[in-house]
Amino acid sequence: MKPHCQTATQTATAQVNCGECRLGDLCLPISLLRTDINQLDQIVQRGRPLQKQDALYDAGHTFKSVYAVRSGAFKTLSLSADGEEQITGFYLPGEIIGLDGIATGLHTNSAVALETSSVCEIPFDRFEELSSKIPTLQRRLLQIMGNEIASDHELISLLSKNTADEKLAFLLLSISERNHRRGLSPVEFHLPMSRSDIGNFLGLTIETVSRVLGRFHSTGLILLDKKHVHIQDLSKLKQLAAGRQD
Amino acid sequence: MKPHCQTATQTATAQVNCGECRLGDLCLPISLLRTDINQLDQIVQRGRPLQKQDALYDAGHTFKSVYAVRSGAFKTLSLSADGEEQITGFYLPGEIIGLDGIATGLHTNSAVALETSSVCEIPFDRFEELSSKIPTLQRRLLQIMGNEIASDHELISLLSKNTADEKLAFLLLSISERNHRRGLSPVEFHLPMSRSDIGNFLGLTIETVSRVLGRFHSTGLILLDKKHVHIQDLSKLKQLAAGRQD
DNA sequence: CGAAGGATTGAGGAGTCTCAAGTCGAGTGG
DNA sequence: CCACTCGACTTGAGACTCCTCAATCCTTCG
Repeated sequence: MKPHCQTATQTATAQVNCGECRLGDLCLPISLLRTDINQLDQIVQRGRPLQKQDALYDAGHTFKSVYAVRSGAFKTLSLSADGEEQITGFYLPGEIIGLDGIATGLHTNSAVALETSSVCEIPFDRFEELSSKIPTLQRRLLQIMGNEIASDHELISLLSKNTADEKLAFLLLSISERNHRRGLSPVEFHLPMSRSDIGNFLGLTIETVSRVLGRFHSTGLILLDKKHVHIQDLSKLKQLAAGRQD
Repeated sequence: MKPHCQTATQTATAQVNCGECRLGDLCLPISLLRTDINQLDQIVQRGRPLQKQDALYDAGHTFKSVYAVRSGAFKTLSLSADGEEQITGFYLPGEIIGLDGIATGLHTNSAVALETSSVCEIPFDRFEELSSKIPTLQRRLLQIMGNEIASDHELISLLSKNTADEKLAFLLLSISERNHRRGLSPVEFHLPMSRSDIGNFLGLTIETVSRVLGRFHSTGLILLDKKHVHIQDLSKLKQLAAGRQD
C-alpha cells in the first residue's frame, strides 16, 4: 500500500560504514575507538536484503556469522523434540542475532524475516581474530550474550508467573522501549509479527491474544488497527506489565 | 542423619588442582593443554564451603568472579519488578554459575546453596587476561554462555507449551542426565531442591508439584520417598518429557 | 513436648484452551 | 468490476487444567 520507510532507506544506507551508521552504538561498535571501528568495518558484509518469510539461517546449519539487524524485523525460533515451533525472540534494527550456535558450531535456532529486512553479516572467525586484538570488542560480545541471557530470564519469569494480560502488556512495552531507543515514537508503532507469532512467543493461543488485545482496545488502554498500535495510557500499561493489576 | 558423601569428600578434594579434579572436563578446562591448565589453576581460588541457604552472590552486587560448582547444588534466582522470586536454574557439580553480570558488571541473579556446597572461584579479570592469551579458553567461555542460552530456550519452550506432567518429567530427566554425565546413577538420585523451588522453577504451584509427583509414584513411573527418587520407567518418562503422552 | 516449616490431600473456582462459526481484507481470475 | 478463495483475525460457548483456599500430616528442632 503506502511506501515503507525502512525499506526505502535500506538501499540508500546499504553502503554506509559502521562509523556513520544511523543505528549508532546500538549495534556492536559501541565505545570503540575510530581506528578499531575501521578494522571492524572491513570484515562486515552488508546488503543482504530478505523478503518476508525468508530464513537468514536455519537450525542445524553451520554457524559462520552473527548478524546485526539493519532494517525490518526477525523472529528466532527453535523446534522442540516433538517438532513444535517455539519462538525465542523478536529482533529489531540494531539488535544482534545468530549467537546461538557459538556453543556447538551449529545453529540451534532458525531466524526468519517478519517483513522485508536487511542485515550486516559479521563472519565470526574474523570477528574472533579481531576481538583478541581489541579487548573492548571481546568484552562487547560477552555483554551482548549476557543481555541475551538476562532477557531470556525475564521471559522465563513472565511465562511462569504472569497472566495473559500481563504478558501482552509486557510485549507491547518491550517493543515500545526498543523503538524509543532507536529514536522512534514509544507510543505509536507497527507490530511486525502476526497474532500467531505473539501467541507462540508468550505461551498463549491466538484466540487469547486476540481477546486480550481487543480488551486493551475497548478499555482505552491502546488504539489498535490490525498491526498498528497507539498506546493511550503508557503508565497503566507499565503497571500491568509489572504485575500490578489496575 | 546418614553421612553425606559429597560433603565428606569436599574437604578432601579442597586442595586438588584442576588437572586432577575428578570433575574432569565437565568444568572449564576442557581440552586445554597441560601448561594452560596450570596457568588457569593458579588463578582459581578453592575451598569456599557454603551452608544450605547461604548466598554465593546476590543480585545487585558487583560481578567479580564466575564459579564452578564443586560439590552440592545451587539455585539461581532473580527478583522480578513486583518483587517476586523467579528461579532461573539449578546447578550441579561441574557446572558454571555467575555468568549473569557480565553484561552490566552487576549480578542480575542471586545464587543460593540448596545444601552444603563448595565452589571454585575464578576471578573474572584475571580470567579475561588469561583467555586473551589462550584462544581455546576464550572459546570455552563462549561455549558455556551459548549452552546457557540454549538451555534457557529449552526452558522457555517447556514453560509455554507443556503441561504440568511434562514439566515434571522434563526436570527429573534433566537431573538424571546431568547425574549420569558425572558418573552417577541416572535412575536413582536425590532432589536437592524443595517442592516449592520446583514449582517456582516450572511455573507451577507447590500443590500441583506434589500431586503430579504423587501420580508418577502411584502409576509406577518412579519410586519416591521425600527427596529420594528412583526412576522405574525411564523410557516412559522420556516420552512424557518430549510431549508425547503415554 | 510444642512450634514451625515442608509436604500432602481435598473441594471449589478462575483463567485459558479447544472447538466452531463468522468477519475482514488481499489477491486472483473471469 | 465483481465473485471467489485463502489466510489472518475475531468472537462465542463449553471443557479442562491448574490455581486458590483450607485442613491435615509429617519432620525437624528448640
